[in-house]
Amino acid sequence: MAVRVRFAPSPTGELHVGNARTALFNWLYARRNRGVFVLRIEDTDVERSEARYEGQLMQDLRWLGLDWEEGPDHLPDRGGAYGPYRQSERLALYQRYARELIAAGSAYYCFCSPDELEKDRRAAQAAGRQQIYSGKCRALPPAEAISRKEAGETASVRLRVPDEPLRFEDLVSGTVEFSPDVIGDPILLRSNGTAAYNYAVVIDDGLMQITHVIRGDDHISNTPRQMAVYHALARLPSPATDGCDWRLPQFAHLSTILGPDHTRLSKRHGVTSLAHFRERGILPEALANYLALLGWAPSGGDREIFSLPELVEAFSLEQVSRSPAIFDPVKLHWMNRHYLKQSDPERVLDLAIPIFRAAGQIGESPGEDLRRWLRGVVELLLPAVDDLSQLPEQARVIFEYDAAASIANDENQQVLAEPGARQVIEGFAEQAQQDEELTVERFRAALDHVKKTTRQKGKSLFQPVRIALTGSPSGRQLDRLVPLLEAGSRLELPKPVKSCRQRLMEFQQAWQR
RNA sequence: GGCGCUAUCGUCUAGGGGUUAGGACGUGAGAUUCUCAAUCUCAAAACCCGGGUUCGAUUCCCGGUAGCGCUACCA
Repeated sequence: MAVRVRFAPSPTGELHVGNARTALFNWLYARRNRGVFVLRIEDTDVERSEARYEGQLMQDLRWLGLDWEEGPDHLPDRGGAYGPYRQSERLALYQRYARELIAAGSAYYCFCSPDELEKDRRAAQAAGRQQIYSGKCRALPPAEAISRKEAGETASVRLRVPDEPLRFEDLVSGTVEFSPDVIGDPILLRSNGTAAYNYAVVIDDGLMQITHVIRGDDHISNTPRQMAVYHALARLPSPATDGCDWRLPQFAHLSTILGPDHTRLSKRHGVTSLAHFRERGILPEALANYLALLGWAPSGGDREIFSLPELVEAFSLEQVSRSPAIFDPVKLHWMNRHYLKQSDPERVLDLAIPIFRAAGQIGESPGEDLRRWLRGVVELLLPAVDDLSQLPEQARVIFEYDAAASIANDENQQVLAEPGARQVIEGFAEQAQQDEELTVERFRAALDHVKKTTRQKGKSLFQPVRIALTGSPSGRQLDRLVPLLEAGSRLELPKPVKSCRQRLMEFQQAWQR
């Protein structure tokens, strides 16, 4: 049977790395086995679901590099025979099967009020008993239940769970067994007629012919409830089943991703939504690669860099680890630096431009000249950043120059107080300012000259020059930075880039005082 | 409280009845005749605890502990 897997997020917020990893593993499994990847939207929690998140969800998944054969954005004629793919549009289905289940005696109306149940729960807790539904309405004669219901009494529908252990083979965790008396009779339909999660998933997964349920291990304890639903459905007389046999899918429960403090990863841990990573200039291939290695490793385990196709090739559920993993932004950054270096410079530039713009360093639509220059800037600065959002900070040596401030800086003062510093700067300025533009040749010649006349070299030669030119004793290669400074000074920018000549002038003036 | 899942360097992990317990990130040191970064080289760094099984357990079993999850008319 062809593999069919699904990713079923709730549109209650931005897509989170934890969920993204679940989606990725499902996708990898589908692609590896030439199966079908289904996207289903679990929006039954009307209070928290928002339509706008659905579009963002799909955008985020695509950004990561994932695609799907069936989903809410697919027209009925383009595959998607198992739709609709929004739970909110499947209500009739849930209700129909609930009726069948009641007719078959596998489910029953429950007239207990939430308050009542809450009281029972508290009593059970106080007595140290299992906090599950007491089964109060279980024994109600069906005829009585129906007439009460028809008389307008509100009722939920509960599953009658048989008294037998529920066992399954988890593809990741191995054999898992639950006793029926820890689950009680779960709610199928709420009293407002909507489906509860543990019921809706089963109807959906069953009807959609899902063969492998790959999801977070927070669902492990829900699995027996869902199994009981499958079993009840499978016992339904065949005309009622839409040709679905309600066979149990295979389950694979993925370990949780934790934050550095060992608690479940959440917004408290800072940047965790895909949208946020995208804005920060994390490359999607870096994130996908990193996420794949969180909880999965190839056999052998000594390879780190995988493209999406390579992951598909290497992926298997057997190699998925059972223990929870801590999300490590430092390693993500290492991976991102790797991919940043590998990437086509034009692509990196395209991603960097909006970031420079947001920082106010460039204007609205950069022309060809500016683009070319910016490309040089990015190339020079790239090895120094973890992600693209750090570019503007690094680029301050180009876009900003404040002689007085750099002279006042403590670190700089130490360098400037060195015996040869003044001589170096004066000598360099004199040489460098001979021409209007400081070319690389001129720059090198000037340095050479100063080196000879002052007998300073290494740090004591370069650091004062750096401070005069950029305001900082350290930074990128000077002979690459200088031409960029000069070229930048000839471009239209929101705040003009100062030329080397101007910088030296301002510096010397400020230093006199 | 009950039930479940998990446990190898700080972190992600490989491995598996006998190994110098491997790799990667990070950290430290060194190299690279401009610093910083990058890069390269080297180094330090781990089998949660207690029982059992066994000639031999980090590996298998049991218990403990810890972390996490579920215990909803949330998903």
